[in-house]
Amino acid sequence: MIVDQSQRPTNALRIGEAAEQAGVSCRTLRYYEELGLLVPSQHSAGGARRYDEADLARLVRIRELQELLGFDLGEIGEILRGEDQLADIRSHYRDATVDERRAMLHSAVVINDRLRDLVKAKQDRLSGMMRQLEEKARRYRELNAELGG
Amino acid sequence: MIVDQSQRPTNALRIGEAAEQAGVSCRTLRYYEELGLLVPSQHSAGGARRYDEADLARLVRIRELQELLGFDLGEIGEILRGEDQLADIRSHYRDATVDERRAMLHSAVVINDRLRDLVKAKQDRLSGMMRQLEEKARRYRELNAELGG
DNA sequence: AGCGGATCTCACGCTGGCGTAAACTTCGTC
DNA sequence: GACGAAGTTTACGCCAGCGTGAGATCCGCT
Repeated sequence: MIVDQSQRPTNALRIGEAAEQAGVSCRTLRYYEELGLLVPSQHSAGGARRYDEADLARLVRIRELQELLGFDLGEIGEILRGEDQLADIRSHYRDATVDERRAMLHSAVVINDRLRDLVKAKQDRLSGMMRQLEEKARRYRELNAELGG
Repeated sequence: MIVDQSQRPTNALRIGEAAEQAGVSCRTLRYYEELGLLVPSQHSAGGARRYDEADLARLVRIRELQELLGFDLGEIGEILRGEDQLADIRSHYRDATVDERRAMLHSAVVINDRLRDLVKAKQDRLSGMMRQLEEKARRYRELNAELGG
């Protein structure tokens, strides 16, 4: 009796499934891989891409940075690489010197701060926009009242 | 003694000045005009574009729709045209039938609702993103404490 | 009226972010 | 083991959103 060790859907998705989940095309996923943004962590025996949960989360992250914050794919690459390095630190924690850890942690913090500032700026601008839209909605209701009366 | 009646900067900006204010290029302004998005309301005697405050506000609006909400210039055109029609109603108020007014007001309200939903959706996604970033910042502080200790 | 800098109108160029066709292989089900 | 659906690589196509001259014209200041 052999333990299940093989190619069952190990909960890893095929490219088409992953694409559908994230609302993008297969071409887009292959393109992201070409750019080094999202390399699937698994492959089938025949070489087909398999995306696990972490891959999917990364994909969602990419889309957020792209759609919500308006970064281009090059900038997104830089951000992700910075974060990946920090993840490396944690895994090779004992191999890195204290200075290395400090340096990478610092750069991660810098990126984090930048992103938070950007998000906050967007939030503020969106709030302003929302106020304007509500103001307009109010005037529309007035106009409507005029027409009604 | 003649009253100032002529081409003094009437507070209207030249294309380069308007472009700088909005943080775009002259080419961009000319392109927007080509698409019918932003036609300067004045021109110099020689035919040079002059942008007044309303033009500038419209430009800012265009950029917000583009950068904050991610519309392409075609969609932005539709939105602005809808709003322009409503402005027309108000000025030719007596020329429009009640039904026409109702119809245009309704379509303006529809657009307004759509935009508000979109803004709200973006706000929610940004809030979620902000939470994640703050969570990360917290972990970074922990890591830093470990390194410090 | 003349001069430097800003604008004007073509019109072609370019990059990012994929779409898409072609020809071939792999998957998994019967 | 065969067959249709899905996946793979390669490579060219495409559109939005401007960038960038080129060459003529205009602005406004002396």
